[in-house]
Amino acid sequence: MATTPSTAEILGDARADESPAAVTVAATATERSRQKADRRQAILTAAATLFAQRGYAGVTIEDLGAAVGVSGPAVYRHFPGKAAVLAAILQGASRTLLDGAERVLVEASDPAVSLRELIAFHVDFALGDADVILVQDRELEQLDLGARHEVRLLQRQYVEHWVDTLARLRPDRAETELRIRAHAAFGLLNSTPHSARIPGRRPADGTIRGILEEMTWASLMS
Amino acid sequence: MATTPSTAEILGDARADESPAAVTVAATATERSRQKADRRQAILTAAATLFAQRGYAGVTIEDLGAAVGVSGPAVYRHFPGKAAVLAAILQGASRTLLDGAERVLVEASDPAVSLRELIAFHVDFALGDADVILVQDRELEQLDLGARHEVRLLQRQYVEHWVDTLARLRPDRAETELRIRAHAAFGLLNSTPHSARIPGRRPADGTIRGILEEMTWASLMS
DNA sequence: TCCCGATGTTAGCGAGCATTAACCGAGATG
DNA sequence: CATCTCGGTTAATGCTCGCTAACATCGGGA
Repeated sequence: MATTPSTAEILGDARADESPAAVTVAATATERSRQKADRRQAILTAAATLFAQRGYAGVTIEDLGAAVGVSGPAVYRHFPGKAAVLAAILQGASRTLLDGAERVLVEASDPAVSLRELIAFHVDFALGDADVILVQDRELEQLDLGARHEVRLLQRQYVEHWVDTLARLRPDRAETELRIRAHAAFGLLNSTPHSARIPGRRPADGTIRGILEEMTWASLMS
Repeated sequence: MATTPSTAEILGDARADESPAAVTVAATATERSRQKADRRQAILTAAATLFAQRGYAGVTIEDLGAAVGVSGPAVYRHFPGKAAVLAAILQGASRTLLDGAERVLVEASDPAVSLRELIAFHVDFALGDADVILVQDRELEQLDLGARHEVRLLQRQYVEHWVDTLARLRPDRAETELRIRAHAAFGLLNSTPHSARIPGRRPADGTIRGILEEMTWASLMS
């Protein structure tokens, strides 16, 4: 489904090695825990899709279980409650975004290159994990205060990286304006989940990617 | 609250004249019906705010009534049910947008002017009726099939006006690309409700308006 | 002034849903 | 092999909420 490393793979405990009999493990490596991690991850992925389609309140715990082949209260073996599932999704998304931005900024030195790669990274994420993006800016307020603050903190840091990069490119502009511009750019980039839902068949990801990158760059630097 | 003619005023039966004793009316003009229209409108406005804050499913009929000073089931005197309130909001919003676009296109002849005014109009709406915009692209799927199709139809026509205008400006581009660009532009423009929520105090509407118009133009024409 | 319909109010009713309880089989562990 | 822990199951439980019923009030046309 996704062309980029999906949030799921980045988030979960799942290790990269897939060798079935290799028991040369270091950390928690029992067969049971492996399956448990898989199921947990499956729930998160399915939940993101369902939440994106019907909204957090429109999905029951029963739905969550059914989507991964177990039924109802089994979900409580993996999450303390429905809210915790949403929290895990949102925290994972903002973590992934923040980590990605920081990786980009460590490697690139030229601010123009940084911005271009920030954009490319965000496009990748939006295209690959459309469900997560959609849930991310729809259901934040459903979180309890603690989780909400944590997600907001991560998001704020992410925005700050964009604003800093923009500030190096356009030192003439007020930080307030740059912040507005960054938010507007996110709106543009995150529009994919919405628009992808409307038409019947959409063009290749590659096409969309190019257009979105071009538009975002132009809007930020105009 | 809103600086532009709010959806509320455009939508409802409320006439523009506010003269208290002017009984020079034509249509249904009894005092009762006036008050009823006011209350209906108050419910719609309050509902938009509440839906924007907590999501459709997170708002009870009781909340809706309380927000306008009546309690609970009184809402049923104005709407057949909770879903009808949402439907009225969404249909009103898409009608307002479509009507606005058509008014712009009738008056302006030069496509560049048209686009500039389409953008300005949309910015006005997004800034003035942020709640409605937010509900609009969040809660569409909560509607029953009939209402959803109607809203989608209106939205599609609105998009079509943008695409047509863009096509006249950039006949070299495929319609598919123009459609993607239009949707991305809406994402950018509709980002205001999201970003306006995050910081403590935001700059004047005028400032934001200019930035958004500039960014949108640049992104579409890049 | 009298009566009717419109607009509210306060009690339910019934469904849906998150969560908990009680129980079960099967891998890991000794 | 006995046991214990886990991940699962199905059956409550209790609350929330949309919606309906039955009753009050009042504005306005005859």
